[in-house]
Amino acid sequence: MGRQSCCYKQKLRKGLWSPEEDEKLLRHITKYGHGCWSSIPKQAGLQRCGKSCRLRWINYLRPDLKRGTFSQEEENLIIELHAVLGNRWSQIAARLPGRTDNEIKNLWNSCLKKKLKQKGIDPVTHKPLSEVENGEGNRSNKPSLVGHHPIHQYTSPPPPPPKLSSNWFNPEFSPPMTASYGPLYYGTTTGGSANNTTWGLVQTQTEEEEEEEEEEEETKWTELLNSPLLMAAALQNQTPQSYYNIEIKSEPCYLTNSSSSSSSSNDMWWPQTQQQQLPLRHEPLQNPDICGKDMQTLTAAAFGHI
DNA sequence: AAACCATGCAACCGCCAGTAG
DNA sequence: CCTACTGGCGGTTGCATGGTT
Repeated sequence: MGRQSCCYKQKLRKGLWSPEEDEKLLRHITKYGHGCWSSIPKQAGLQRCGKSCRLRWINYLRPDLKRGTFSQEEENLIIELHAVLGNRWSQIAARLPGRTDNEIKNLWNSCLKKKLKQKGIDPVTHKPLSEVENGEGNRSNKPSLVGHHPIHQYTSPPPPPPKLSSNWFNPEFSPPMTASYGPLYYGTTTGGSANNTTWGLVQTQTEEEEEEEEEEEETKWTELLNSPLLMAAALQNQTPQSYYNIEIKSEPCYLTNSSSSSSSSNDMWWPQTQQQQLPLRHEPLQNPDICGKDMQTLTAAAFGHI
């Protein structure tokens, strides 16, 4: 017998949230912060479980959510990050200000996976499908270097292969298959640092060298991945844009200084961990859809003038 | 106009790790 | 050390919507 859900025990409401519930939750968190999620429903007068409240807040009510469609730049970044982090949606989301893990996960499952497959790239390994299909046995004892593996296995952020460098999703573009660029194991040239890492093919190394480098690179990667600023800098030099040659839509207000006046009021209630993880915050609700507009009004009322 | 299908998205489920008692 | 509780995460489901037949 499986466990009953937390909602089952207490005959709690499930399913879509009504505007009234949203408002209750929003007002409560605005006023008191979220503190202990499990006690929020009671305090806010909601027939929901704490988990449900938390999810609703994180995925929908948070005033700093970006909403709207993903830009090409964001999509490429997600692909890049997925190649490094695998299905660690929350970690990926932490590097896309204003986007939730759920949103990114949905995008990946419904859209990006398909796009990659159309381009002949395996969405799991980020390698050409032909290589994945044919080459299973070739690297027998080595697990895939991409996705679902500890970060320390990666010596650098994953670039698209050189031959894929233009217009990743350009309908006219079709990637060359394996032969032209060989194995797509992401790596560095020796002596590379986070900032001057050269995307290239992995070099053959001895185990000792690998271990040493792993340690070194792990530190770099940890730093890089934990710092959106560093990541941004690294990406600016090395990233999808430069590789994919993608037209970047300008988003002038996308990143703001956390000390900006508009965000200062939010800092009062924003969970500290989130503040630390996302120093680069965007203005809330840049591109709200219609549904988002309602919430924008609500959140603006709730947060704009505390 | 109705039925069917595909897609996107919101929310739930179940597991896990951390922690307080 | 054990147990219960909580928050967080990734996988999955189910509904709403829009497009097609």
